[in-house]
Amino acid sequence: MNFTPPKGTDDIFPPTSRAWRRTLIIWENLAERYGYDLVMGPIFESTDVFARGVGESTEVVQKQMYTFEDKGGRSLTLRPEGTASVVRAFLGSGVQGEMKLAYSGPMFRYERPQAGRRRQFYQTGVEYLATAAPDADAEVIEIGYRFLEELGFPAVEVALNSIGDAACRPAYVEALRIYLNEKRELLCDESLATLETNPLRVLDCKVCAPHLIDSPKAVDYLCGECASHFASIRERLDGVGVPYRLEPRLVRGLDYYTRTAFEYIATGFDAAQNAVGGGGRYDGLAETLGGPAVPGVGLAMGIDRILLAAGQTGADIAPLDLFVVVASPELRERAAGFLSDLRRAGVRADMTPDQRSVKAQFRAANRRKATGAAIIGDEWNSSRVVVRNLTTSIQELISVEEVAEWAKNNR
RNA sequence: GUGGCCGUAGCUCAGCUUGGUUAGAGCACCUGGUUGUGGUCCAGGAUGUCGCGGGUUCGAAUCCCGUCGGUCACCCCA
Repeated sequence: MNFTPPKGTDDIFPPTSRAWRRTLIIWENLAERYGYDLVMGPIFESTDVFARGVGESTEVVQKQMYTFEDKGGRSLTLRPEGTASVVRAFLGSGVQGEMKLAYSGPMFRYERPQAGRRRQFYQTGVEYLATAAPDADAEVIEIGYRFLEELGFPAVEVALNSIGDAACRPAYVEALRIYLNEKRELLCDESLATLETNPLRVLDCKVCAPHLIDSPKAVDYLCGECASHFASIRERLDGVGVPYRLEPRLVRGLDYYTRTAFEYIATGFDAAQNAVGGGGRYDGLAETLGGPAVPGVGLAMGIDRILLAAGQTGADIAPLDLFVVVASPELRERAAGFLSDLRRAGVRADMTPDQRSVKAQFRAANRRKATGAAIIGDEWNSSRVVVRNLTTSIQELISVEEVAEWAKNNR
């Protein structure tokens, strides 16, 4: 084999793909129950959508975009995140009033791969658009938490912060700049550089963090409106029973965030990339994209990281309830009809594509991780079938009509 | 973009330090033991450009240089 997947991309193959399928089904179901309609858009956009939406100064735009020119000379970019495109689509739709949208799909960033960081990675997310109400923030934070909960995710922390808005953030940034300047000799070279361009992000630096524990907190500089918005979110989260931890140093790397910022941290996961989801409010994004002032709040969950952190291989998820074993060639046609009946009755069933020895068919059943087998043999003439529980090896003779029910109970 | 580690059978790896007969193991796969019973057990079977290129040497999986790929971390984020 000469071809391997491009650097930083993965073939998601059985049995691992079983956990993916299960995870995405849980996601779709959850989003629907919370009232989020599906939105699907292009996987590439005009480069400007991201350059302006995400922010020219961000790492993502400066170094990580897959940008190319098409045959018409247009500059296009594989989407590095979902929010900017969804907001672009919303603005283009002409919809008035609030809207709740859910999306799901691959994103692309050109980076050096490592555990939990790929060049193509998969995000599911929601955007609650055209509302500035704090309940929307709380609901979005809740849905991410419930998602992890329904997946049986082992240990997760919700980190929450408010970074203010255009009215109050400048005063905070100024206070932070003064503080950081006083600590200049403690900062690493890179932080000294980012101090000039974006002081907020110095707080992200792992090297400098120990020296910055007494840094000014954004929450102490919030204006009245931002402060009450933040308080309402916390109240609502308490009300619905979503635990969170206030994290004054939480700053996100995309420029469009205002007020609310949050992340889901997988605790006890020993890889460096343990943020399995994140999001925030972006009240200025729509205007940045040339539209009217449309507030919004959203989140993105990193499916690759969630499955990595959960340690799921999918090996324990049985893909088949019943394997149909055909004892002799004459019965094959009857068996095929029987198989079709079972499948239409909701049983996950299969058989080998051609006639083989019974032994080989059982081996196939075992390889396919079927939990049960049904033997189509002489008993068929009296409308009976031998069913075998492949876990316990107990088998019994039951009537044809009972097989579908038996198979479902045998899962 | 910077740095550490690793490339040997389909998979996981041993062998490399101290170069030398046919390069090994486990798992997986195939056949049989069981002419209607898998998974377990027993017997047998197939499997390799030792990542690639060059160098040193009588001789290289083993030493040296280069290169490509993977992986982890920094950075940033999902």
